[in-house]
Amino acid sequence: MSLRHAILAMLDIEKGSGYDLVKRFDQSVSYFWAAPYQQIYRELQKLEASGFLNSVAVVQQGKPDKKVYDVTEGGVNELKAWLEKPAKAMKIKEPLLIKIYAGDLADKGALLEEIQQHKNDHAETLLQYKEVSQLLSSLEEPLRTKYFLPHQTLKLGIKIEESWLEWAEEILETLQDMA
Amino acid sequence: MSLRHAILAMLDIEKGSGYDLVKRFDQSVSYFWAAPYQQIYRELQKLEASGFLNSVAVVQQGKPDKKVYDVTEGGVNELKAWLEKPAKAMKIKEPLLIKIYAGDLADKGALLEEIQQHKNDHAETLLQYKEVSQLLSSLEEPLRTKYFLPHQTLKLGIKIEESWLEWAEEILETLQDMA
DNA sequence: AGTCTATATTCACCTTTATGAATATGCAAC
DNA sequence: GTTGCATATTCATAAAGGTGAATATAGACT
Repeated sequence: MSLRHAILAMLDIEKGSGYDLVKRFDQSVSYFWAAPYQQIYRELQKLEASGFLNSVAVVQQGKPDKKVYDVTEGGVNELKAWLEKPAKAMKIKEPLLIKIYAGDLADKGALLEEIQQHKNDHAETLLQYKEVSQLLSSLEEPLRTKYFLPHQTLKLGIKIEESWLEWAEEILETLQDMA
Repeated sequence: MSLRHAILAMLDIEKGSGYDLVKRFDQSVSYFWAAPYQQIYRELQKLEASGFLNSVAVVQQGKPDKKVYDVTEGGVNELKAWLEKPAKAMKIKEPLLIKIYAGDLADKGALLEEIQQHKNDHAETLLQYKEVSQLLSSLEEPLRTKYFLPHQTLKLGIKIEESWLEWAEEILETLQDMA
């Protein structure tokens, strides 16, 4: 289970509410560890129950109340212990590739359209990552140092999205030539 | 659930036993849909129970008996129906990036070593994919056409592994410069 | 007043995945 | 002869993930 450790790492860098975390996930972590908001809230509850997080209810003006979570000493230890264990290899789940794999049974036009649609989505994601990356590059100290390592992770996301787009262009061309 | 459809697609291209499928997964599909062998055997049982696969017991000499699975007409229809539904977006789970994200709490030397270890693993995977890719390129007709689309999927795997290696080299250099 | 959007969180159910353990055949090596 | 490896398959259980539904505050727009 690594979601809990991703959450601990994020809150260790900067505390926040579940809602904050969901937004932060979207901006970078979701690339290497996507999680629906329900799962994030669920893990926050579990982490608090385990004593790895504390929460403080914060009353806001113009907005509903929120619960701000912060990592406890136990939480930091848990994270450190996890960091010492070897990480498992990357896992990718890409249903579109199953479709292409089985493409002989599919409608070619529909397949091309869907690849194009996915390509557009990836292009948008890439743009978003690049914006965040630029923002992180332009930070002043000490924030720049604080976000240095998260920034490095984002760079892999950018490279992979670029690969995806490159590949999509090639396969679209190849498939169009065949038709 | 896409594993069942990956299996249907693979068996539609060429029938085989669970053991055969496990090996074929390793060679290409595992890149975009990894599954432990137990899960593949379990899905085969479920697919047969649903009438999407037939199995024939084959007695072998010098080896244990095996069950060879083949896709039924119902299985082909199931796969075709799935192909018409829009595919979900790619999901990546990369625990190593969580470690890098949280790297301020980690031992720098151990982190560098672990990145290096992962890099070696990815390099090996890349080599394996390239070998399979070359094999697919060198096929004669009609096999070449039969495996054309699976070959396209492998190409994304190769690109992503290359991106990963490129990124690993950059981050290793950056982190070593800092130390 | 009614609808829409953003903020903010929770619960319940079901599916999928992860992992360890177990069993069996037959060849080769020591 | 038993240790190890490749082949071949099954089962059980626990953890993690996916998805729909629900609830609430409050500003903005019609």
